[in-house]
Amino acid sequence: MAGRYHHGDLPRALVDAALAIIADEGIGAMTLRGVARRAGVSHAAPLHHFRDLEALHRAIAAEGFEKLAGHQRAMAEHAKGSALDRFRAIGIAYVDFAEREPAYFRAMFHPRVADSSVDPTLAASAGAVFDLLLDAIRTAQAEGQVTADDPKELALVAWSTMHGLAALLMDGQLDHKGLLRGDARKLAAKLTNRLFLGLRP
Amino acid sequence: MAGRYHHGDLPRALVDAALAIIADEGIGAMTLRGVARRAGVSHAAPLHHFRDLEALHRAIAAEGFEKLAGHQRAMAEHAKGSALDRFRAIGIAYVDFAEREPAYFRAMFHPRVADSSVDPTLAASAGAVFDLLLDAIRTAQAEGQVTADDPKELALVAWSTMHGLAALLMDGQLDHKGLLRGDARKLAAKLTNRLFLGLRP
DNA sequence: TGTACATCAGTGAACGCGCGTTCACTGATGTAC
DNA sequence: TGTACATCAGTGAACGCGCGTTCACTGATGTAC
Repeated sequence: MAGRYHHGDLPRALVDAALAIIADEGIGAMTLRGVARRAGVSHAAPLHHFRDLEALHRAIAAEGFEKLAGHQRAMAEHAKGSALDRFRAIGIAYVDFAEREPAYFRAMFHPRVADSSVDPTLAASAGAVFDLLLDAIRTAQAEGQVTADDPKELALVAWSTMHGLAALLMDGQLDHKGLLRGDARKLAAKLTNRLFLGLRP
Repeated sequence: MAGRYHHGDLPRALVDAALAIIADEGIGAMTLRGVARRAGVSHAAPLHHFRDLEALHRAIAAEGFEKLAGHQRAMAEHAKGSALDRFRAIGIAYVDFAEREPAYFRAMFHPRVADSSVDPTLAASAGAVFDLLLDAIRTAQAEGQVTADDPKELALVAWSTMHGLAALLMDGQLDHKGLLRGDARKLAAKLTNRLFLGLRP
């Protein structure tokens, strides 16, 4: 593998290099040249696979949404309880993902890729995450565990709460306020608990 | 005023120029040279007032937290109802501020200024916003309108929900999901409504 | 009130650096026959 | 199975640009006497 002229899977290596840069130096330090350097390839090589930095960034974001959905499905399956338990597991998985994969998370919600309408793959990946939440709510409603109000509105409440916690955690806003007792997952569990009290039928 | 060699209040002008750049081209486009250009001053002039871009950025963030607190106090006062009403007004004001002053909001929660411990002014401004929320919760608890659980935990739930909604709105995540019916303030009102159902005694 | 002097605030030229982009190139891979 | 050829993937030099930083400078302001 090593020493080959052709890389084998340069797109993969570029995505990984970009994630390493985001994790180490922040997303502001992500440049095409820097990514190429980290992947051990000449600076012009990435252009054969990604037209510009935004294209690479969109690919990372789409992959991030897919991984998030996978993580949520896995944790929901593992929960194995009622529809409400699975709903809750999805919320906790969201925060857990943000903490485990901060580089992906930052990439996913960066302004540069905010307009996902220009990229069908990205739009689909992001949409799938929301649909997962929506389905969980509808199932919980069908089982009478959640109020029968507009499921989209309930999804927005749940999403906002989990996204807000994840964002505050990642931006270090909770570090100096005595709020960060225990790990993020426990904190998320507390929040979903509280949240669900407001979603009772 | 115009034509003078000395500017009069260059720090003020630099902050305003930076905010204009953030609003027009995004926070990634904020550079010391660009800010100086926009303020109509030579590129080395800002160094007499801000040691580097981070110092300017921190000043903007601190000012943003102060303005947010002011907006929240004003809306809480205007609410004039029960302690719960004032609590709710504080939450709605948070989202309202993010929508009215996106440039400040982006600056306030940017990773570059995340570690507020290095800047006492910034730390105090950010802390005051959280204290405002905490006080509102304690008052509502004293009046028996909110459950007597740990007020810091309740504050975190409320903050996460409002911050999450604000962040999702600003990142354009709600634009293509049929969630953005009506304005942000109405949306925030709906969310606080739902949130408070979970905070009942 | 006036003068001398120190300090402050902004200028403009210069520097080195990393960036994106372009280009002709070359080695590796895939395909037609 | 072998050969010829087209396409693909990565190289390395070159370019212009905007950036932060440094520097000697000069005009404006404040203060001591």
